[in-house]
Amino acid sequence: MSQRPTLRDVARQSGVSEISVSRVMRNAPNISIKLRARVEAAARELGYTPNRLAGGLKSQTSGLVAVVVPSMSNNVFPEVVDGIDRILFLSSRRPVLGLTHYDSDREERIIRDLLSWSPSGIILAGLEHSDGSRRMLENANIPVIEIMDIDGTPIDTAIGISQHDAARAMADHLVDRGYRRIGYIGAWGEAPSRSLKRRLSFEERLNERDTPLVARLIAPEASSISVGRAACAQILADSARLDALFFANDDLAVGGLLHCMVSGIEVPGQLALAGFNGIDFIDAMPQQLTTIQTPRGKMGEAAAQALIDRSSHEARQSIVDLGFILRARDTT
Amino acid sequence: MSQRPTLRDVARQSGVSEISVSRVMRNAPNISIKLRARVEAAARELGYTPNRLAGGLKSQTSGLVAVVVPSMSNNVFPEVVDGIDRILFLSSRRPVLGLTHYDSDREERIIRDLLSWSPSGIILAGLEHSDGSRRMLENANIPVIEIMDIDGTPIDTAIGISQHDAARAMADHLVDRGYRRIGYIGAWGEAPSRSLKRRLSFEERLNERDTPLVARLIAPEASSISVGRAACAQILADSARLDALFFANDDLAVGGLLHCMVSGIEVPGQLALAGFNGIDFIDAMPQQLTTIQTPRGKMGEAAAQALIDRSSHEARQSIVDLGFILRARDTT
DNA sequence: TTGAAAGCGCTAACAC
DNA sequence: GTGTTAGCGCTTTCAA
Repeated sequence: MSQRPTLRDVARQSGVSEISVSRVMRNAPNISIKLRARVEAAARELGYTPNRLAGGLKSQTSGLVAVVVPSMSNNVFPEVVDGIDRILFLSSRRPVLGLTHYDSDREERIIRDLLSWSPSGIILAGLEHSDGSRRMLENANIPVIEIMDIDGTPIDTAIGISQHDAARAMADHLVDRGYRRIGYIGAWGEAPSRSLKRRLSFEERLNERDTPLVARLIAPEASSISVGRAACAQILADSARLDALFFANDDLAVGGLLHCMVSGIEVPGQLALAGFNGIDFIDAMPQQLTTIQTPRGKMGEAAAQALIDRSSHEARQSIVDLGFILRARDTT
Repeated sequence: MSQRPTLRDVARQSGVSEISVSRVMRNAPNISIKLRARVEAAARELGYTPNRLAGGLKSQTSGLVAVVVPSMSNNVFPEVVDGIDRILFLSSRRPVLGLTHYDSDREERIIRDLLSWSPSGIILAGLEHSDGSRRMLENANIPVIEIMDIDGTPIDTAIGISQHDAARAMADHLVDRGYRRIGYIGAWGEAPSRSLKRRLSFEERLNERDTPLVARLIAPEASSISVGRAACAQILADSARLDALFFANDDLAVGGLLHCMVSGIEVPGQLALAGFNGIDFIDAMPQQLTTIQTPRGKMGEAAAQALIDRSSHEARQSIVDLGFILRARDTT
């Protein structure tokens, strides 16, 4: 089996210099049609594909985009990654993945690791990072796009929604609907900083509205429908007479809804339920869950696009609020 | 802001040659403890991180692992990717992602693209690829791990389950339970070749058992709970007196279950339901769905491990059957 | 156990 | 519009 052909092979084959081949392959300007045709023919004939490692080494930018998110076994980040990929695909950039599992030491190690491939930019979830991580990102001299959350100071660009505003909107919604004995259910031990932020803003707003939170249950396990179902059963057993429950996400909330269905608790008559995220499958439930719709795919797309734009222009420190929608439906 | 330090800087700082630093960084054998200590101190002081582009260019292997899957907005591939990442993390390899959206032209383009970064190996879903894709993979001279499906001829190594056996097992299960008027519901227009394979094997087995399929509905849209719910309603309206339904996946099946709950159809008394995959959230439903449990995380882990092992050893053409479990539960 | 030389495949910078 | 030169940062020989 022959070696993979190089620029040099194409140059020989087509009788031009290597740099000319390089220019054709990169669609550089000022190339005669004739030369382009000749080179392209030779490249096709040899089955040439550029070596991006070599190109990246020389040009200091690899076309790889580091993507650092907590996890894939979760309904939100896969959609974000889908969005990122959709945009990167258009410019032959590719995402390199790193999963932190909500562990900031691991995040730091992953960032260091990913930077060693000289990525053209990095997209990461959240605004909270270890000092070491921040330092690396600031010194990396590439676009740094922080996604999901915009309540804070981005290293470079933040794209997402205000978790703070979203939580307050839900608090207002529940109080406006007349609920007075409101509880909250979370999971993961609140490792995802965004869910913690949401709960605090939610409680804060409830206080402002003179309707303080009545009960709170943060499950230690990873968030899931089953966990939501069990947590809902438990919080109702512990603290009687709740009239509404806000869940850290839709998975938990669907669990709550199932608990109510099975236990004959009337929703929202006896108990109102609200989730967060607006994942697809809640639409299929017998009752339409009230939730906050977040633009996950769009966050990915916008992040990738910002990264690409940033590579040429030179803006800094921008914050892009993609907004959320409170979908008030059957369960409140 | 200073430039990123290079091997040369570390070499100067510690008063040794570049190659010695290189050896220390890579944990090469035959390094004196003293030299190692000196180099490591200098590297730490300078905040040195290797440039993997340069290393990869020279050594012809980048430490990147190409991962080519259909989609992330789906319950199965994110778990596979999670598994891959878990293993790759241990050896500082990183996955570079490409999403095909079940389009083999796009897959070919993505494979070409990813190969241009000289990945250390490639993991891709399924055994069906375009001729161009196969040729590239055969010539790439790196480990090629095909996952999910093992019914066919792998390019190099296949790791997954027999879709054929799984479908037959479900057919047997339904017939053994006494169901005689069995229907099938799919989605995506059966673009995922695996679901097509499953249906064919399912029908084949039903014929062998003298219980041919009574009705079949393949929705054109992407698979989801809502689609399953609608499809279930429709197939029951079209073809009266079905007593069991096998769905291409759990999402669809849960949709079916919801339809039955809402329409007052007794499960499994009036209609039995079975899914495929064994995704987490079916455990939270009021009735436990009968399904085929597939080892998705394990497939990812095994694929990554095989890729790493293959990089040193030299086996070829192996097939690893990870097996499935038929979980017969409440709905059949 | 350590080092010197050469070069992986490409592109930036500068000619012409 | 095209070519020459140099070198990105590392690792693979090969030698000591």
